[in-house]
Amino acid sequence: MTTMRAHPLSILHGAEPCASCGARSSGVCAAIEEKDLERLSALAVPILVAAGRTFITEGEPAEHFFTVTSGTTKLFKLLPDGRRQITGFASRGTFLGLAVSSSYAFNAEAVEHSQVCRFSRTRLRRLIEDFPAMERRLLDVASNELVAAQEQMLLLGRKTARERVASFLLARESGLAGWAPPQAKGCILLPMARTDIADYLGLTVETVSRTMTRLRSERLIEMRSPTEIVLRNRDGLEALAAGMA
Amino acid sequence: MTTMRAHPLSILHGAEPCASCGARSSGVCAAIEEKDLERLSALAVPILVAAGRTFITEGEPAEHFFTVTSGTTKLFKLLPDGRRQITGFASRGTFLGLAVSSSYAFNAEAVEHSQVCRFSRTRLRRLIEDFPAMERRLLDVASNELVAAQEQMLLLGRKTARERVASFLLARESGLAGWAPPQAKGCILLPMARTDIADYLGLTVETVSRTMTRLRSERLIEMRSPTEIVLRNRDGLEALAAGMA
DNA sequence: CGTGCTTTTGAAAATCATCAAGTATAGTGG
DNA sequence: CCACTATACTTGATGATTTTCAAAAGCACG
Repeated sequence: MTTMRAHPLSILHGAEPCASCGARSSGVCAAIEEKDLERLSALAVPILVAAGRTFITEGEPAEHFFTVTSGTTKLFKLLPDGRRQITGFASRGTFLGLAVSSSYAFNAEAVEHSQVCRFSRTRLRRLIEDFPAMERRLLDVASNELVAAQEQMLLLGRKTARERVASFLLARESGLAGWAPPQAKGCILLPMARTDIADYLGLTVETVSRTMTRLRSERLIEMRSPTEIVLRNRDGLEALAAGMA
Repeated sequence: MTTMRAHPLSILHGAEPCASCGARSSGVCAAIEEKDLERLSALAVPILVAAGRTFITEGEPAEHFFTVTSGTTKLFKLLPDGRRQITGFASRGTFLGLAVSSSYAFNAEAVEHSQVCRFSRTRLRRLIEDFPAMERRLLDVASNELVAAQEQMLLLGRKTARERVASFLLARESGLAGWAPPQAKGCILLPMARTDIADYLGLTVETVSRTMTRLRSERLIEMRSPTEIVLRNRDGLEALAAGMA
């Protein structure tokens, strides 16, 4: 069980983190205008998180907000016996820590070496009061996540293993849409392990593996490597994901 | 498949809906102070929704927000072949319609005769601009729902049938906590049908029924009627729901 | 007092999980 | 640089929880 204390691997020393931030234009920070960027920068603490490191632990006092500026992280909840449900993957531009209560309701761990920006909850709240646009932005973020969560509930509650995997692959592709690395269209990278995919889809590793093998044998996908997937028959996958197969 | 058009059964004619509203103190409307209540009232359109009536349809233009002021409603998503996932039950005080996009991402239907308040999206937005407290309140609502959604993902992805039913019953009880009808502590009412419970827990009706029968035979619960349940062994249920059984 | 719906119960079937082992991949140290 | 070890992924056989199919029992309503 991964219940290690959350603590940063290292803290970057940079003068103006926000201005040059890769996530500047996406996410919540986009609500801040150029001229006010300095105030935001003053609050932001850039942190490098090594792969596998937990940086938010369920139940601990929620003292910070985070935004992911590079890499991939996973958010998850645990049952006492170790069963795990990954509730989402967060990559560049994603805002974390919207929990209302005084303690976090989930864990967050880096899938690969990632960079996150840490904000003191109390100090950011003060900043938010000065920038109503940011609060609206936060509401948008929360609303979007709510919609995604409902979609995921449909997947977990009612879709078959094949449908889940197909949905996942398609979501991965469209998720990359905006700022994807220079790759052939239809080719996606899966930074997370099969176990993570399984825990995200409510399946076992074996079922995920078998299902992907089957999708490959049906020419719906191609597997260049375990982490590099090509969507070969997008229409077929979409029909599957929508539950029409 | 319940894909009937959303339309109100009838519109109540009352002078000051908000002041006398049962949900006044809970939910989003609590953000409005006494003196500004009139402005809110002017926007609120109270609507009676008959049991089984759909009042929000997925994909339709999201022109309104709603708050449930009495009764119980269910929110759900559908797959083309009719599979259904209920993402939540909304009763007194619950705010609906947080979808960001221009169209609803879910359906809402009354479980029992219910009253809801309808607000024009655009007009309410203007009101919100004048009352920052309301926006903060909306963010709180969204955050809370997000936490609940993550908990439900854990349930749907990783819990067994018994654990799901136990979790559901406990959530029902604590949900009623504040404004429960004058009932013996530990006794809960289930206004929704077994099918609804099944579609909420990602199970079939038969499994829900069997599971409840088993919980009864194990003296964890008592069933006065299909809709009236007594939690007989709360500790046992909580251990079960937490996955420790 | 039927008629229709909801709930419950039973038996068979199926999907997915578990257990087990083999293969591939990556990282490590000699 | 290569062998070695650890980890991740894949594949196979078996099994169990849950679904599906089927029907009886309970209730509500006309």
